[in-house]
Amino acid sequence: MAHEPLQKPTASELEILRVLWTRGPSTVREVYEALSEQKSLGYTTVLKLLQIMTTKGTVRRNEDQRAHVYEACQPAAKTKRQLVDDVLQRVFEGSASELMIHALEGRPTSKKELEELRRLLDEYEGRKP
Amino acid sequence: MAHEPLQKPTASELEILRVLWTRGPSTVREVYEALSEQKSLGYTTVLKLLQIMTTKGTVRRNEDQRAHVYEACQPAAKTKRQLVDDVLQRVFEGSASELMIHALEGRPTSKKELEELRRLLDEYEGRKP
DNA sequence: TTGACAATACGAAGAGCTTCGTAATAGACT
DNA sequence: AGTCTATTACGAAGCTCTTCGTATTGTCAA
Repeated sequence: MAHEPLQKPTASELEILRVLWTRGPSTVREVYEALSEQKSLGYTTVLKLLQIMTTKGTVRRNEDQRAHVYEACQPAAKTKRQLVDDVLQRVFEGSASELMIHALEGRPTSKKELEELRRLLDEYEGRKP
Repeated sequence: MAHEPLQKPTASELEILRVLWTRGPSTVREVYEALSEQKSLGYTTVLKLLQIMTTKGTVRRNEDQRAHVYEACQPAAKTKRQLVDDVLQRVFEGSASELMIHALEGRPTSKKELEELRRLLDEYEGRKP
């Protein structure tokens, strides 16, 4: 048990992780209710998913209370990087600018967003001169 | 037959699409040989995949010759955008800068790449003032 | 202690993806 | 025509993911 998460989370697992990232450690019921606001699904479905994720090492749980409390094993940033890296390699051969082209294209990008992106680049440029 | 591709290509389908994008219209054998350089897989596996993709409307084929010639139905850019949009929504709630943060983080990004990114932003800024 | 309720554990069905073996078919060559 | 080879067609197995129903277990109150 408690392996490192070698593989990227599946679609449903990601939905659950996002709840855990925003809510912090949560019970099955809490995750279930958070997800219920977006889509319809059964309580035991969420339970089963969390159990599977536990064996995969994606989440860990505290069993002190009757209702176990789950939390993500990896910080959100690490998993997000893993997911974006996956697309980066599989679709864009590792080229960040190629990725960016297609991310901006076809979507209305606000001026604020563009400024934020520019600020990010400045930050990176400064970090490695 | 020949439906529009509503859903995003699977992992294997993407590998095939990438071959078709770079090679242009190709026979099963050509795709098979291109993929063989990266991984080991059977000829009929590629054939089957291409047949499935045909029914899905992901690719179309010319049957004039004995060896059918396959090509992607959608331009590469459109499919790539579809794939990056999917990640953008599922992981980053649509925020391009959030995506960018995690794309750059944890990878050595060359100065050249950063310049290219900056150029992209300039281009976009100019397009919508 | 027992009944009611809430939580967990478990099994299994159904769907989609990936892979390949086998059969059928078309074309080329003798 | 008959044989060989390359190609397509098809079915099915094995796998993962998703979903849920049912059984079991724990807790609290009356």
